[in-house]
Amino acid sequence: MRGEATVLHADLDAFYASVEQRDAPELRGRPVIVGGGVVLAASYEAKAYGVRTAMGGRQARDLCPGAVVVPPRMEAYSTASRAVFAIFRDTTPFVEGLSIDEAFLEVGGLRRIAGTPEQIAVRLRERVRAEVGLAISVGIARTKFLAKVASAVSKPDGLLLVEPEREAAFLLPLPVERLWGVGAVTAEKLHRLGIRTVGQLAELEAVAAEQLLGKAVGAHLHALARLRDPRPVDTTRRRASIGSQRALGSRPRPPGELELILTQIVDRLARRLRDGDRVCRTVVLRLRFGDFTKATRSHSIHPATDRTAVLLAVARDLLGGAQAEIAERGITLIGVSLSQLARADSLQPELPIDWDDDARLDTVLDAVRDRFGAASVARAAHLGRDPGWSPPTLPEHG
DNA sequence: TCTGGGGTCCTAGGACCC
DNA sequence: TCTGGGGTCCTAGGACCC
Repeated sequence: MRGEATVLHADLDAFYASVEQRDAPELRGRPVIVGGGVVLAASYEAKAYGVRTAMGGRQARDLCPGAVVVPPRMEAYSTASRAVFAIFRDTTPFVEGLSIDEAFLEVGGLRRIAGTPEQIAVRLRERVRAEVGLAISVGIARTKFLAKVASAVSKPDGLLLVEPEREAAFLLPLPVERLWGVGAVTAEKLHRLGIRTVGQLAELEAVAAEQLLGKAVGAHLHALARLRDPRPVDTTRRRASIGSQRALGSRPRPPGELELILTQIVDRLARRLRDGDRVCRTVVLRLRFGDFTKATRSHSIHPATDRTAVLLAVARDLLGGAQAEIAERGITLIGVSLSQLARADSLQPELPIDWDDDARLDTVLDAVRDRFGAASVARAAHLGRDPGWSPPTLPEHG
């Protein structure tokens, strides 16, 4: 017994473009592109002309001159997403969100109350159509991976159940690019060995796949190709990082302007952090230079924080360290990620600091040195005397 | 063809501690 | 005193996904 097909993968079709067509009847049946400089989403009518997500706007308009190009309305997409996720959670308590427009649902054990997985999926699709006005495709299978492939194959507006005994016949003939985790680089490595289908990858020994693709990736993809995917639907997953970035075009930017953009980005992220009752341990500065090569600079802080001023000071430090390289090579993108997130209530008890009291300050700095080393003292002292900067709090010592 | 913005996971070397 | 192994954290880079 290999288990039953009780995992649903539900995935909204051409999500952003479908929301635009829902809200503007004159767009229905017409090719719609969401985004300007780059395609964020394309309706099926536009996809028929070869328009794809992440394609440059110019190329997309050349392929499909009749397309209506609309700017993104993130607020509308978020609202639609929340409504669809509410239906997911009304369907089963076991929901694992993957992104704004897709999720896994475990529906095993609901048979007596709600019917077979297929009946549940049919009702789910009807509800999303009726209550939110969007088409959603659903794949049903024994594992998450197979359910995801099934929903992709079923699109648009489809429903596909892969019975356990049909798994091999369904998966093995598909091109390796269908494997979740195979992108351009991995596909090319496999093609060089003449491996073009999932079945051909499955015929390889596991060690051969690991040698070719690296231990973790090789083992994982090889297992998927052999129909093994032990990952359960995980309802406890929480975001591990949040980030924001801005493309800058190619014209030169004075350092002051970069600092301003950095401040806006960090301010926005810190607010999101606090709204979600989270704190962060690591600040990552992302840069893309004039030649479009990328770099990251990161720094970890202790204790975790949600204070804008602290996060901004760290981000500015990182930017300062990269200033020479930026001046030399030019910069086309700046971004910040906050990672190593934790729940805010995991913060240790706090000790307020009076930065105007030098004796008190020195005591605190001694504590900082004991705990975190001299480099942290330098940073803390510098921050504490920076006008316009509000003090952080430190954990109680001992 | 000149390339957005939001994420996840893995690798690898070095520091540091036990 | 010397040597080694194991574990964890930090930093940087890269592949991949939607």
